[in-house]
Amino acid sequence: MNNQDLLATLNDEQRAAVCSQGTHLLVIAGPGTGKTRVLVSRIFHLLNEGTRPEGILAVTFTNKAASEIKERLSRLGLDRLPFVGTFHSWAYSLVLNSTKKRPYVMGEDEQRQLLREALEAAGIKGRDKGLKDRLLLLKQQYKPKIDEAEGELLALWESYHALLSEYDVMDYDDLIIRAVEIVEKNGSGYLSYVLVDEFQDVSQLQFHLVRLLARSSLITAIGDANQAIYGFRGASPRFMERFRNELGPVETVRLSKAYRCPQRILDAASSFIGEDSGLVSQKGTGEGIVYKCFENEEREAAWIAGQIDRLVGGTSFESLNAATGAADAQRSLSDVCILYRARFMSEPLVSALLRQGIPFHTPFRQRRKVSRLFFAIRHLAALLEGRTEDFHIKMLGIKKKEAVFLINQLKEAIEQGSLQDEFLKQLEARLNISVGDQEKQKLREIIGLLRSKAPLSLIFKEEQDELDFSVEAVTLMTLHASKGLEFPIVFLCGLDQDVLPWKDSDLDEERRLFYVGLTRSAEHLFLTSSKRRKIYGRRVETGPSAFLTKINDYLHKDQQKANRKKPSLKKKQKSLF
DNA sequence: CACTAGAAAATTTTT
DNA sequence: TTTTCTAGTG
Repeated sequence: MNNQDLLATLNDEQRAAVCSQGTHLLVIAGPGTGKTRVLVSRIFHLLNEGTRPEGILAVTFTNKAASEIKERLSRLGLDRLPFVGTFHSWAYSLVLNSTKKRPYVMGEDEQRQLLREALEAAGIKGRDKGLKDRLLLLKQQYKPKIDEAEGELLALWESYHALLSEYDVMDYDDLIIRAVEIVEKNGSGYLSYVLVDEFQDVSQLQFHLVRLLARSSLITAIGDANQAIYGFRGASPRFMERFRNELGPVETVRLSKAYRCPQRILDAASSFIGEDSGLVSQKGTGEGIVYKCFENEEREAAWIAGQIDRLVGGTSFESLNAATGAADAQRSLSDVCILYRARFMSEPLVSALLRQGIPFHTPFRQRRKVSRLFFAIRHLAALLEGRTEDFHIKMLGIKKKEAVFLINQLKEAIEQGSLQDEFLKQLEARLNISVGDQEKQKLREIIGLLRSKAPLSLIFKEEQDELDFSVEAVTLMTLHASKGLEFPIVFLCGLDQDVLPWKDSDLDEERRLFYVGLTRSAEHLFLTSSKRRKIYGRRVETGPSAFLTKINDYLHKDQQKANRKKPSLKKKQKSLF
């Protein structure tokens, strides 16, 4: 594809964003306005206008987003791509270039373990009352004012960092901190353009890094402050404003044509957020938003399952007959998504779907079941690389003597390029695990890779638990996980008091979370709540969320209740709002 | 050191 | 309700 053809496929605003030059650029991209499209097209355009790939950096927050961009770029027929990756992977490559020794970046569980140790070293006993979380949040600051932190947090900070340097390991945030240092020292003159996706998700530390890069590169920030839902990990919608105010001249382009949601949903969503988003749907008015409240979460789930069954034309024998009256076009199960605030809420849904015989899948954050075997091999390999011993032996949870023994066996296996039964036996015995056939096969591959001296980070790259949307199944996920996705049919359930604005959470962020949920729907949107709900084994009187009142005008209440004409019930319902 | 009973807490998530 | 952590035994 050539550049002119590509530009011709964009709308005016998108084209303005893609072609912007001479200043920093802020693209405000509401739901379904073609954010990724603009990002990809702009990179393509810049390359076509003569910028070399090395002069462009595109950063995202997830590897998934990065691969999507890369894929779309290659589909446009580019042979040399610029660096497209996460903040962290870019930072890692910077660090790698500036040191002799390969840094060891801890995984989540390793960091947890180290924090535990740090707590102990700091003499903090008993429950940690969220100290760890506060430390992690503090670390999202550029040069955090730790002296002002109260005693325990300060003590934990110091003992944690003492351990990091003692063990010669880094955490993910250290990568960004090191990147800041490197850019401060060497500048980034080689970069002409830096594009940042999902800018509303940057932490203060990342914002600072971008600000540094802005000294010698033109920055393109794309995002939507209304979809900032990661405050608990240091992000803030404020950084969108600050980008505009603090980086010198910034051109702002607001994308207003929305290709996903029908107008009614956009109106409900923007009126809820209390902002005239100016989003214009390209899909017409759309159907009404259906809302229904239930007695308890089980009835709620059963109703949802029933609706899905009806919409997809019936999957069970019973509904096959009943389905003749279905008004809607036949739907596929993969068109349907059920969203909820917290994972525990999927339980009644799962039961109801099973009962109804409706297949479903969840992007279940695989409880980090990194098998103990590969975890161990990774640490043994690190030791074999000659890294500081203490950390890795500690992580292995075995005696040094045993570790040395296993290292030698691993060394031998690598040299011979084969997996000896004896080594397996020893691994099983000393690590107290059993190794299945599949793991054995994978272990052989790993040994082969280790032999080839490929970088450790590549060998032990954790597999992502991607959701396969081609599967004929309903998708169940949290509101957070749904950001960036869209489905023709969306059920947003559990809109209860203290559940959707989650109790004691930042109200504004909860609002944005609701906004995200509403705007996932490309056609039909169903909202449900419950009067009672089981939360952690406790029956709680919840009732409809106050959020629902704010979009009351846009709701199409389920007619069953209206037909029965029970004024008392109606009144009661109303008074709840 | 490994095990267990009992208490306390429990969103949301990426690298 | 279920998980997770601590303090206390054997």
